[in-house]
Amino acid sequence: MIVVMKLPKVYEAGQYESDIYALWEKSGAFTADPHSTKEHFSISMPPPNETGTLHIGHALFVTLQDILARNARAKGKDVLWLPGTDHAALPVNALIEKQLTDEGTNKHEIGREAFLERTRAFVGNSRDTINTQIRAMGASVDWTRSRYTLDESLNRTVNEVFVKMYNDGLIYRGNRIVNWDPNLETNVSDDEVVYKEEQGKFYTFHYGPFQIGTARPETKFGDKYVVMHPDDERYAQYNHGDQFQAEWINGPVTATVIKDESVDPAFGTGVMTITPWHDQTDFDIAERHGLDKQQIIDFHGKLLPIAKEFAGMPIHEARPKIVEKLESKGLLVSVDENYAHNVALNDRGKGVIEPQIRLQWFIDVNKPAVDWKGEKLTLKQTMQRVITDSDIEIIPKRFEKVYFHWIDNLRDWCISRQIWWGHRVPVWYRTNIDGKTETYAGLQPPTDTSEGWHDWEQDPDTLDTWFSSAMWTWSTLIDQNLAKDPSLSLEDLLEKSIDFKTYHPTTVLETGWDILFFWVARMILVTTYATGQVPFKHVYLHGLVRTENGRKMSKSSPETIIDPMEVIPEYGTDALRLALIQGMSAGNDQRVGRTKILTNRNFCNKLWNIARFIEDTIGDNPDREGAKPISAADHWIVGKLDEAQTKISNDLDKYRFSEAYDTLYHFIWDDFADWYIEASKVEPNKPLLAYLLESVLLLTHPFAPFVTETIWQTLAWEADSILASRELKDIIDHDKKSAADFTEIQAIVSETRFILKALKASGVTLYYNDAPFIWENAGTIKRLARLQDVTETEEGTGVYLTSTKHRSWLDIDARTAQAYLKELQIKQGQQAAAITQLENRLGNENYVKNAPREVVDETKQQLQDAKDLLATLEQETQRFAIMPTE
RNA sequence: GGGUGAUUAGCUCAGUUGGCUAGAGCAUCUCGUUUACACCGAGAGGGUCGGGGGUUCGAAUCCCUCAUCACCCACCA
Repeated sequence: MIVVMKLPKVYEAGQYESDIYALWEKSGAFTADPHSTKEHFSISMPPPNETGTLHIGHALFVTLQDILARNARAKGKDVLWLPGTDHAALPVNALIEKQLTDEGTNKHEIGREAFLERTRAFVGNSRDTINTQIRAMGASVDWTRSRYTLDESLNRTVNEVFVKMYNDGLIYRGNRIVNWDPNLETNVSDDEVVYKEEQGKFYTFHYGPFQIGTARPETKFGDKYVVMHPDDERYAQYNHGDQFQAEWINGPVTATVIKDESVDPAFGTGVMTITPWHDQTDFDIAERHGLDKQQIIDFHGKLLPIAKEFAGMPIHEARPKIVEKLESKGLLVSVDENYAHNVALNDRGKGVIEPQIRLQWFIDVNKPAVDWKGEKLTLKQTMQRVITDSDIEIIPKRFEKVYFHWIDNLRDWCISRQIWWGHRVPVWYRTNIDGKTETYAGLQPPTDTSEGWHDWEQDPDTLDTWFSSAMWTWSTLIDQNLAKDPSLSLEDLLEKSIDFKTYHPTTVLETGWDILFFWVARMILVTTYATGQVPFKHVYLHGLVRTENGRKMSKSSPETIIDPMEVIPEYGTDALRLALIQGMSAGNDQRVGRTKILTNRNFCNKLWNIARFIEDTIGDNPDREGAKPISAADHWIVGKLDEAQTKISNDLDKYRFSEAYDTLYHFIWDDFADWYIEASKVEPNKPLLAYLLESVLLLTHPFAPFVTETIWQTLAWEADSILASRELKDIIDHDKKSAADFTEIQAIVSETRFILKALKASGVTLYYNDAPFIWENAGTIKRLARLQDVTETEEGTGVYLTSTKHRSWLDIDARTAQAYLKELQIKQGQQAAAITQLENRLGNENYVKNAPREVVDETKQQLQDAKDLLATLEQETQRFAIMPTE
């Protein structure tokens, strides 16, 4: 193992990290124990794409979750942090299809089985990469429970839930408008559509007696309805259902007038024609009035025979030609060249979305079918109730509003996809010779073979990845062996799986706000329905990591990307982790650059050198028994440790990562290193130093696991001891009054340093008279203030300290000291101003009457202190005035 | 069109239910190699908390309003 006899001067993270991780993994420190009597704590790691590589966003979530997990262990809990990977249906499918295209073939030619075979081989090769990289981040996950979204047990779960929903009438098959991507030849959910603003042309055409506007003339072949608002005065003469003849692209058509309130009279001419097959709004209008729907564009994005001479053309090619034809027929009224409109794109692959009507599987979000707290609720209502009832708390709270808004706009969820990579829809069909069709939903096809019926065939579609991801918190906890037993129901599986019983609901879900809808909301939807439990009690949403200039890191400009795998060897994982949480707050984006990582690398090095110093001071095999504070500094630092440990614990309980780290940082650097270690050089309290180092390592471990564990292993104070599986140490007894003495020493030291600095004096002696406190602490004061000496004497001249009541002065000659008069006067002015302010406050009788007593008492004390200080300052100034200037 | 967030030191940001003379890191300036660390130490300067109004004994914090920036949702033929 890591045996470094003497700690080198600089901490070189790269030398230790992989060994340290191997040590942890081998020790079983991260393996959860459902039989433990300890309190259980569980997190599901959002599964990264199996073909992905670690980026800064992964680094952030690993860091946050790892801090929570390690902190929970340090506080004596049994922790399950479950890792896994996602099959990432759409991107992987698209990638394989692209490979096939490049090879001059396609998925239909090679067939479904060969396609899946090939895909499995491909993902099998790349899955290890991401897991290795997650290890590099120090993730204390339970690898023995690692899951993959296409695991057999997870597939079983997905199918069970589908069938349950089908039987409850929550899943139905219907012809609806979907977001069709002609490139990938699949539909995608509403949330996967992104809009890009483009400058286009807006055409106005004559259409019978009307003028109609459109940005998409190529969809207009089948238009035979004109729609207007019922209250539009301009068209009052036309009645709903009136018919008229109009000359159109390919000759005359008979059109019908439809009155519908969805039309905005202020837009264009207030009249439009509709294309129900290729537009959601038009589809809705057609549904309301029972109108015909006709497909104009095929599923490859080309025009159908209805377009006559334009048939077979891709839309971008057909559009100008159609306009030309209409113009030649005298039907073109005008063209607006500067029409800004939004183009719908598939978020994955950026293919242009063409709305199409297709027969798809949907989840009905408005049907009361969920048993929740004794009520029958719809999926939508359940999703709302778990938040309003505080079964789930979203951090930061403002996202609850965003969440509710999303639910208000939520339509039925289309869960079928026309790709092959994924969980296949567990539905079978068969037809008979009369063309009748039967449908069956189940894990296996029915075995009966009736006369006159063809064999059962499975639906070719697969399920939306998010449908399976939605079960992630609990499908991963189902016993994999039990899941092989077909005689068990879903309820049985849950009831008999000890991990599910122990670790669900999970304690917290930590993820980015950008997948609140995709994932978080859908986990709530599916999990409450299927298990009767919420998936997690808390949701912590982090922000995006941006570049130092505040821009989004993007693949198109690689120079803006901070690649964790590049940073780690250079600065260490801990430095990256600390940089990611410093100044980060929930739900807000943050900027991270090299300087921030560098700063935190320095912090790790600081910790390293603290350990070096302590090891040098107390020796290789130190006496660690009976550590107790003796000096004022000892009491003070134990008190500070106590404060820091308590505050960090409270902050982490509330997911205030940044504040917890800030407290830790300043405790270690300012209090422990700059004050305590310096003070301890006078007379080291060896057992206490050992205790403090151990406590500090344990306290820091969740934030910076590698450097702390490396130090601990190098110290080798205990055989086979691993920091990662140890609990925080109890704070030993300490005395507040002694601790206060040290703050008095700090005041004396600080003032002395300030004076010496201001006067550029060195080699100065501090004299005191009738001041036993200074006598007792002379050594410490001398060392910390870098004085020549601290000596008792008769009254003398020099610069008197004003920050302490213990009578003492610096032996500085009058002429040099004269320069300090200015500083004294400034201080005097400040105190006078403070006194005025405090007196005004206390003079306000409403303040004294209304403010809490402790606040008022505090103010009184402040006033008294300020007055005392001012008196001292005045006395000093006075003395300076009469001091001979030589 | 609807909504959310941000605006605090030169830069990047904290600031929990209103309550110390508003904080940190980086940067700047001065001094310093003192046997843990120059990936260091000591000290300093720097903010009317975006503008305006209100509530309150008291506001960076709560309310109203305006401005600028960012983002989310919906999507218009």
